[in-house]
Amino acid sequence: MTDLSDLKNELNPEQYEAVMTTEGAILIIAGAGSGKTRVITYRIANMLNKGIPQSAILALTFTNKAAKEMESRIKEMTQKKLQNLTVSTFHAFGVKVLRQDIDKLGWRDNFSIYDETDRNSLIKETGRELKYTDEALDIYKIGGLFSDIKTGRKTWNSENSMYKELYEGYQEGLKLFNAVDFDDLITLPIQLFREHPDILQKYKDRYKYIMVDEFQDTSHQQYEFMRLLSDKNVAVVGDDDQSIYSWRGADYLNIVNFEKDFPNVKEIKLEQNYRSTGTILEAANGVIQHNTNRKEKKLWSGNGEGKPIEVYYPDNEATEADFIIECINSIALTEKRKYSDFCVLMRSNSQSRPIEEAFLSENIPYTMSGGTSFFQRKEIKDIISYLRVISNHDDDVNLLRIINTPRRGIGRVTLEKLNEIAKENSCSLWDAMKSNFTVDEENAEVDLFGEVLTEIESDDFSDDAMDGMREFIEIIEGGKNMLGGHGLAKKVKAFVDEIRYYDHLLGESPKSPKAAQYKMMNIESLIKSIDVWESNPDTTDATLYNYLNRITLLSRDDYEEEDTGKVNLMTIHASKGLEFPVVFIAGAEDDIIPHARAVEEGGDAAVEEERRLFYVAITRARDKLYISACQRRRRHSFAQKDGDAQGPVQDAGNECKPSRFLDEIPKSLVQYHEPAKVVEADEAKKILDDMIKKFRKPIVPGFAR
DNA sequence: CGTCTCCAGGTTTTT
DNA sequence: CCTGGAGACG
Repeated sequence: MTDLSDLKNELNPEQYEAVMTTEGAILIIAGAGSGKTRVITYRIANMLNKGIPQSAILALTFTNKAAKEMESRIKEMTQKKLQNLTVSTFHAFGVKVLRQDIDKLGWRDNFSIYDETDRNSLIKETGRELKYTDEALDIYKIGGLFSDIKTGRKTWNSENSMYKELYEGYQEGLKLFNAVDFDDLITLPIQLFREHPDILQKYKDRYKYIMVDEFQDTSHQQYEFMRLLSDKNVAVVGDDDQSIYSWRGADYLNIVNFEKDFPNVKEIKLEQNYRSTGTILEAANGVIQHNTNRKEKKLWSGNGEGKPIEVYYPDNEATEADFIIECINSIALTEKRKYSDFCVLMRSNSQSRPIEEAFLSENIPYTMSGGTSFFQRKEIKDIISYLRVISNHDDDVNLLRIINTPRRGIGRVTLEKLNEIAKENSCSLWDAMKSNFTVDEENAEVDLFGEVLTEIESDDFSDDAMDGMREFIEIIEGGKNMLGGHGLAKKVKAFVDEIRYYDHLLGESPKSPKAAQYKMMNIESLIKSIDVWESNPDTTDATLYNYLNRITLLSRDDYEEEDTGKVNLMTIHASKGLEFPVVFIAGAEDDIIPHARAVEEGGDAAVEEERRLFYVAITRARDKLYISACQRRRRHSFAQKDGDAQGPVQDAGNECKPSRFLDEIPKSLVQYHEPAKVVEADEAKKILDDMIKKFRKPIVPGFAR
């Protein structure tokens, strides 16, 4: 265990105070790079050292990444097993609470958690039933509205009341299917605590010390959740300048509320930056100063001035990618840096493609964190849907996804009929389906994939449909039996074989078996992740339920093994809390950052948030920062395979302007990368290539390339 | 009644 | 490229 006796020398006075103040309410305003993680880690270590039991501590974070990071740092520092320490995201903690007591609210404990996609299909389905016309159904917008309603950000008014019925239908659907959505993971525990003070008390008795990281990103609901749980020892850590989730309900004014709700708050400001060079910090300050509504802070650095910030205006996104790679390669060589010292930041995931392609073609190892979540991939969702239906038969949304995947003769008409039955009886599709069969209970135990279902005579369904339904029921019930107990990974693998999913994939894309293989590979890595999870000694109860509960809240970062030696590629949002020696901000163009859509919808407030994003991006860098802004960019750059230009020239993309935030960086800190140079280099290369061609031709005709 | 094929659109950030 | 939807086909 690290020696804590020397804390005073290891920490600056403010940090020291934050670490030592374990009792009462404390608000730590931690500027970027001010050693926040260090303080949190030391603080918890200190608490454990003082004899506060692990089980009394609850640390809530916003992302899984942060939770994991915090836990591993504490582990490393204390060298203790942390079996009883709770470090968790708000959502994951909500799941934990619900798993215990959701029955009090009318759900069963094998509830499914619906992600956005699931939610949207439920809305769509409900809308169809309620006969909303297609034009009125902008699912994307409605999904957002429902979330706002549920979390109290919006109320019904004349403008949106037309969706009220749909909302109610949606809610009924959730309950009927024994499912909850992401928002429910916070709102339902709150409801539970309100309606059952005894349950709340149980938690209050246990968690005497609560800590919330990234406090500026908590929503009202999350704040309320925390407030209910907390007794008197509450530490919140945050930085209003890094609040970048207001679009999801985050409100840094919670900081103000906190001071109101908890008397005698001790406020500590950490303003010394240990991370970045003076240049980088000054640039960051220059940018963030333009925001009007912020707590005044004066971040300062004892580090040297460092190297200038390099700004480059490449022609297009391909040139940008080349530029990044060139820099990485040259710095890696001259400064003996590992690839993992580099990070490329983007505003949106869609920017990653050209960069990834360039990395691939140059054989530079990279990891992309975030991105379209692994669990959003179709093939993964399919398998997960099977597992979900196995664990919760009433989960209609997931059932619909797989009932005819692979094909088993259950089409639109059959489903409509089933739906009819389900509606009449207020039951799930599963029950509707089951009502066409009687089960031979005696044989059921013995022969799970055999003939245990007897059809009830029915004119409603064709023989094919009946066969399909029987097959499906048997698969699910067989799966249920098969997937109980331990050795989940192996069993899932067997199950995937059982349903012949690979054949299905091959059938889906007959022209490219490669695509099918790739998808199968993803499934293998899903299975691998199950294996990793269940063989982890920290996993106490490796059941299918627990696995499913967990994964909906994960992105793929959370199970990929630590990547060393790879360039990091991620969105700015995903980079929060991280730092890297060399950082690239790609696509620093107006309309990307600030994002056009954000500005359009949110006006000035949105610009301020985008500025904070830019600030977060800048402050990830320790030594060197590169910023690039393309002069032209293709919006959806995927087409264009064969390089030969025969198509119309408009393919060059739209013209772009450099981000307005670039102007907010003091010029004296910036060094412009000469675009001309690169053009020259290109031309030089062309000339050289021509020369080589000319030179070679006569000598070895046919071999010139 | 189910499946196959062709077509359009791609939606900012994440739990 | 990838997905989801509409409409034709058998």
